Amino acid sequence: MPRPTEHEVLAAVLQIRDDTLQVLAWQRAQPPDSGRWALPGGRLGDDEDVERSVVRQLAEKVDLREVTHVEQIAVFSDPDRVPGARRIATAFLGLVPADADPAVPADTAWHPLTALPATAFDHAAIIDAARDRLRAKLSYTNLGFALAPRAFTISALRELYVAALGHPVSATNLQRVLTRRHVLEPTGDLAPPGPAGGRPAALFRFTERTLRVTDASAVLRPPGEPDRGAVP
Amino acid sequence: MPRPTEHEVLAAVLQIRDDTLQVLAWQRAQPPDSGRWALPGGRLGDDEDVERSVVRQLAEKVDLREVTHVEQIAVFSDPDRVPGARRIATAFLGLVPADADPAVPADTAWHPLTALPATAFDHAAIIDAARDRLRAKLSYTNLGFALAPRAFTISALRELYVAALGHPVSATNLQRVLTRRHVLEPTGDLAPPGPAGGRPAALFRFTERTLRVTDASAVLRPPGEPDRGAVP
DNA sequence: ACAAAAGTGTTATTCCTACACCCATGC
DNA sequence: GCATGGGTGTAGGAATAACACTTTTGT
Repeated sequence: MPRPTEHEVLAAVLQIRDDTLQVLAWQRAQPPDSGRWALPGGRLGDDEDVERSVVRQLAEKVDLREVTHVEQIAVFSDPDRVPGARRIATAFLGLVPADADPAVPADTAWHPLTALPATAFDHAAIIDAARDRLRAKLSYTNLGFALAPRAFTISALRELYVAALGHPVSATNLQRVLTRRHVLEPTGDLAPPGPAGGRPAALFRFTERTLRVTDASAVLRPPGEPDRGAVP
Repeated sequence: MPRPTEHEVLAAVLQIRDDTLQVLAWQRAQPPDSGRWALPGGRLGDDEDVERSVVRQLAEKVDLREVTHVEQIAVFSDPDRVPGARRIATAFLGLVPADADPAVPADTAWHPLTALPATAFDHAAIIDAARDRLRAKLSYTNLGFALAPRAFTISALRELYVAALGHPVSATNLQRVLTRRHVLEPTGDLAPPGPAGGRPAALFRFTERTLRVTDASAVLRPPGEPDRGAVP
């Protein structure tokens, strides 16, 4: 007779706010882990799969139109990961563009990943896994579209990459690499200069807003094909 | 009152046999999907997480010492993915070296991915996802260690890569790329030539037998650092 | 000697980093 | 004019694909 088991979904929703990678969490008011911060999510419904479920549950915390990308990270299934009845979690990474400022419930707030408050259960491990996934995919896919506004200057994009990756990025090379791979294209418009002057910056956009692998790792690709990521 | 739900684990165990990528499956004797081929796996036990569970269940089908790598692929959770009580599956990729020939139960057999018989439930999608994961990781990690014998010639390794990737691979460049990245090293021994003669081939081994990223995608790495995959 | 298989040398290309230099605006 | 920020040109270097050539064996 198996122990009763629930299935939940949890989302580490990441956004770059104030040049820092932050995660959305809500503060638990009830035990267990009262006062600690938890990821949004909840029980899987009877008539939905985990992808639909996480989208539905996020709708209660943030405006859905602002979540530009959602993907499965992993299953967290330690029998003792939460006290009481067994609960298995499918963890997701969610991304929100830097220019969005979704209204969130009163018990909910953004926290920099570098200064996380006490987290509930195993949610810190989920956040780490989500951050690692984001960093990896920023480098070999066009996933930046999910962090950036619809239009942006190269230096704004550079700051997003620096915040997400945690290491310096050259604006010069960022622009050239991403345009060569047809990930970025100029909109034709210019951004006004700041108060101190300076040349007005050109605005760019991502050519696609769905995930695509752009750097199909050089080593073992079929012979005779260039490296560009499948240009249609 | 939520619908009762079980959690199962399923493994797409892949091996290269006869220069072809094959998957281990067993033929169902009972409905539903009687006669169709299913992936090994089963219900998650009360005192184990999904990783331990898949290892335990594989022990019933193949000798565990032969499974050199296991990793989570994704959760499959469509409410109607199997008839009857709801069942959520965590899918895994498992790999067995080409020189192993594990004893398997009578209802169990290997099948080339290119000529799969009728599969049960959504298992074909799981097999596809596992194959895609294998192909991707072969290119940017040292995952080849899990497909290859402990020692091998470069041309044997080349055939493994061809079978797994499905496109031609140059033995010359394969050797140079993998040794430059310190993924491969010579054992110092030689393999005897075949019946038709020919120069005896040097034997190589993988320097590590745990997963490591060897090509940390060039674009956005920190400045001033070479591309080698974190050589210890 | 000749065929077969393995391995090395070499060249051309592609892609990237780094850095110097030029451009456009506010004050 | 000059400070400030944006963008381009270009040289050097690293990694790889392609292919010719050499080495070592069996018959």
